[in-house]
Amino acid sequence: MSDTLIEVYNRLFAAYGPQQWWPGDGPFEVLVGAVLTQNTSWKNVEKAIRNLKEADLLDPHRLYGVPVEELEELIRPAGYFRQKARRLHDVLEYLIDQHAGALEAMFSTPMADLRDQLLAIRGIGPETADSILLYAGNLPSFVVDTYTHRVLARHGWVDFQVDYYELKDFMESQLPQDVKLYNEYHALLVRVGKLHCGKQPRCAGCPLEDLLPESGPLEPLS
DNA sequence: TGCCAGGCCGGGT
DNA sequence: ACCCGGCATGGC
Repeated sequence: MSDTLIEVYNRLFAAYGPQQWWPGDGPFEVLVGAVLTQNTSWKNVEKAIRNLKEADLLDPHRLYGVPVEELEELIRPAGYFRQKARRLHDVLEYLIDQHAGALEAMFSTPMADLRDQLLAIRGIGPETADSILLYAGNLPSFVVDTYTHRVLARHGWVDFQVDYYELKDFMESQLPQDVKLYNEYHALLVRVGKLHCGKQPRCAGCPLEDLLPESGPLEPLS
């Protein structure tokens, strides 16, 4: 038997329901969170965001006005705080210089162009760029992360060696281009990716098998 | 207690 | 084109 990615999605959604991503208030907070959560648990990011919110700094111009050393202290709980302070500052500089600090203007850029512009910023890699496009901009760019890779490879749907773009293309080529679907699917993969097995490539007797049966290559849609 | 978390960069092969 | 060490705090 062979499952389509849609069928897998439907089963995951039926089992776990909507995941309410991105947890955060508005696109700017999502943008900041996307940088802060790099290789970091969301729990830690929440504290950093709370600090920024309490200081009333969740605004592009105000945050850009904060000296980097001060920014470092505010986001310290999110880890890698020196790197991330610089990265945030670079993103803000781009946002302000290129789009007058207006996210609305930024997201009116054609998606492929915007993605390239984001990737040109130091500290924004493919996953962060896609997270910003999808979860802050509501643009249809599928987000791949370590869990996406882990779950799909573990169940034999893709090679363990696939790179980011192969995985992204794999998902996008078999799914309708739908923001809501991309949003929930990524969040569901993160949800189930956390459940079992840790970092092991395979998990004998994984209780997820009912939801994610090993099925070989997926049937392409239509 | 040690391992891991919603990556990315820069330098080395 | 890969491969690797570095980056850092907090939760389980």
